[in-house]
Amino acid sequence: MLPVGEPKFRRRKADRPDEIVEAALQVFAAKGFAAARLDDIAARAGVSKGALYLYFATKEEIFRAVVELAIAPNLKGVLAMVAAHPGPFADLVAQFTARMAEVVENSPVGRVAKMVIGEAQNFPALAGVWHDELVAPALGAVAGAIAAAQARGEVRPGDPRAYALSLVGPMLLGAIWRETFVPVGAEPFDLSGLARQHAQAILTGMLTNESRAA
Amino acid sequence: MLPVGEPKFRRRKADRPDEIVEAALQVFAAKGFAAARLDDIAARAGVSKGALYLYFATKEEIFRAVVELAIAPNLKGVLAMVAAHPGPFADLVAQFTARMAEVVENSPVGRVAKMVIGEAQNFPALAGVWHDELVAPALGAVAGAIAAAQARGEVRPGDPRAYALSLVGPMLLGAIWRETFVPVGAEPFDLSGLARQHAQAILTGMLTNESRAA
Amino acid sequence: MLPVGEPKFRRRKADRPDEIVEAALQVFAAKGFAAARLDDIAARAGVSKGALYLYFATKEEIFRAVVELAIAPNLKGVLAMVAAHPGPFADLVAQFTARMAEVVENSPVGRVAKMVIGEAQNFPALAGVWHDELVAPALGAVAGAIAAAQARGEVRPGDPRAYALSLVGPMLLGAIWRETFVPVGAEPFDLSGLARQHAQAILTGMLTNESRAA
Amino acid sequence: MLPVGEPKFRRRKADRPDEIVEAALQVFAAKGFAAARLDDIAARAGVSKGALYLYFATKEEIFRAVVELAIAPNLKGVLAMVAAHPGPFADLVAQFTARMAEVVENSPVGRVAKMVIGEAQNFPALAGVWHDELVAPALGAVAGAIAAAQARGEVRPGDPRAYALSLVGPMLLGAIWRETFVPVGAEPFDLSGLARQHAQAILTGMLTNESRAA
DNA sequence: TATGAATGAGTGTTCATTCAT
DNA sequence: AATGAATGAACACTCATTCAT
Repeated sequence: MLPVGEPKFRRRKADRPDEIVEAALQVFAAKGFAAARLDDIAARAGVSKGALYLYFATKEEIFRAVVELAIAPNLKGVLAMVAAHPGPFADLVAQFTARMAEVVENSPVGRVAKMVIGEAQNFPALAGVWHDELVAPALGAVAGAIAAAQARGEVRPGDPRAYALSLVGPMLLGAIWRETFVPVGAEPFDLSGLARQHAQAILTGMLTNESRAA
Repeated sequence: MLPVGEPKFRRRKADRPDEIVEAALQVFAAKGFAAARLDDIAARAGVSKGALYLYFATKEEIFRAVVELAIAPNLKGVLAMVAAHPGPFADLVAQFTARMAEVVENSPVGRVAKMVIGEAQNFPALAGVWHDELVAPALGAVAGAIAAAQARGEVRPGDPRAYALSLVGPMLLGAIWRETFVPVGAEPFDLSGLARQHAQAILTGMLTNESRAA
Repeated sequence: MLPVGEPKFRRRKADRPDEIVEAALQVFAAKGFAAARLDDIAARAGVSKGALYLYFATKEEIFRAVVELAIAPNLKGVLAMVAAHPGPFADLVAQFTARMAEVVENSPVGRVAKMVIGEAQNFPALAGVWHDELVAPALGAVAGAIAAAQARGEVRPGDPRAYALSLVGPMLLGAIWRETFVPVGAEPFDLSGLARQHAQAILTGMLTNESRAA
Repeated sequence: MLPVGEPKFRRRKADRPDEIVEAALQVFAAKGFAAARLDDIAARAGVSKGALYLYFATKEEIFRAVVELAIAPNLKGVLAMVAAHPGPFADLVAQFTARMAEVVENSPVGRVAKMVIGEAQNFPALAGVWHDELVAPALGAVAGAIAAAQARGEVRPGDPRAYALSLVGPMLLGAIWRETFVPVGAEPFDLSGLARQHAQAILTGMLTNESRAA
């Protein structure tokens, strides 16, 4: 009952960066990098504009932190799952696509991905981070699992990276669709249903006759 | 004493808007909407900055014209092909994916698409145009062809729109990959090869046993 | 009688840079480089802040233009006088000091010099310009004339550059005095009188007995 | 459980202001007033930025303290020497110029002087302090000694203040030269040599024929 | 039709100063 | 006495848009 009114200074250094990055995620996702105003980020984080510079040197650094925030917790787990999976390949694909649809549906990855794509020219460093830390490892892991399945005779011959794109492309496009076109009136996709249907179709085409029979 | 013989080959004024849009396409594609400067567009079009406003009311109008320019000639033809195709479905898919890979590889559609995605929040009108005039008709046409093939018993049951996404997703993702990650060192995809391999795989999964046997 | 009221655009490109530099001279002299605000310069020049950037790329460029403005017309003439002087040395000194006092008294050289001195650390480039284009040539010319007079037996042995400083030091210090201390209540110096008295005293000390007798 | 043995050699709090002023001298001399950052001063003094405000109300107050620090110990002694000197005038001048060259060479007076000159407009109070406490007394003392020598028939008639400027000008200009132009590549002066040569020349011009003969 | 000088609102960044601890 | 997180006003520079010519 004592502390009345908002104290002017909150003194919570440890929490601030996360609060700022969280606020920045909202603003960047809503406006894109260039159109996002530091004033807005500060206001949404409940700090002054100057306070931003206690934790980040430039606007671009804040963006980078947002990207890293979106990367780290969301997809590392999926990768581990893929890497560790023993087989058969059909099971992996079913689990993987379902998990991917879930992540896309419930995390800001889609919004951040859109930002990275949109700002790639002006901030190649960000595209680089996103590629090196997320996209390339993810694609590599999936391609690796495919190659292993090919070696086991489960999957037909063909470029494993291209197969990986065949596998994940529709879900990612669904995520972009949701962020880009649904707000202007497009009919949304049911990402989980899409994932299921696509997994079944693409699997049938990828598996060898023998493993398909199994 | 009067200025004599001044214009040698004065450009037709009727050409100006197209020249401007063409220049704007380059600049927007290189920088994105917000970072593109009207000065650059004017310089590249060989006109003064003020002249831009004789033909377009705002920067956004120029962007809109660019989007429309990129849409019209490039994809309308593909749509016509799809709409008119009699069957069998397998042939259509082979033709369609090959043509799509070609368009993506040789036209600025990929770059413009990236811009639209990136600026969708700030300029929903543009995402709307892109959706209404390109994406929705295209997806509809493909879904329609799929539905027809399902009716003919060529394609398995399932949501035709989702199947359409399964069909085009990997190629579009390949286009985004090229524009976004290849410049920062990612390994490029061979879009034509990807189209072929994907078409074969997804077709196998989509076709009914009967039609597959055929 | 027709043009009533101030037109919004004046369209006098040729005159603008000079007007801006003139205004900048006032403001820089009054505040120093760092404390001068571009708004003030623009307002005093009767243009918008943006217009400044049509003619100068940065604040520092404006400063540089001011420095060059103050250098060029004021002291080049003095140098020519010194370089061309045939002798005797005593006559040269009398003319030179008088002219120098006059320039210091009636031109902004003093104020600009003070700025250059004050900002030398932060903008070494400016000190460099001032040194290379004004101070070093001037000192060199005077030292050269002294060396020539020594060769003719008119002036006693000794370092010509140091003699040059002996010659000009008091007048320059008088200029600094006027700009720095007179505004806070210091008693001013009569620069012309100072020049005369100093010239006589230092000349006596510099001349050889023979030439002094002459 | 209480904090034990925390301070080893905690600095006496009484020393703090001096440490701050000493640090400020370095920073102000290196950057000038406006460009000096309180952060830098605090860091160099080994205290927090907030601690500065325990001892000084504003940045300007710190500057004032620096000026006073630089004034007091360095030139008061010279003045005393001048005031107390019995004569002959030639001896006084020799001693005085030598001592002045030494002070200028080995103390921060030159740098602080440059700051005062550069910031005089923005902080007239400082120019006032510098004038009232240093420059005016010094000039007065020298002028007084000259007047006394004139009364004794040692020095020719003429304005004693102007003679004083003739005496000290070159050395002060040498100090400014060192701080301003040597860092940008100018050839330095040997201040002691300059002082000797100048003293001899100006003395010859100032002394009466009788005293010169002596 | 065309120019391009001019505008002025907008924004990232800095930094002296304050204050809860 | 001392800290250092936080503030907020200030300012250089940009650029879409206007308009006299």
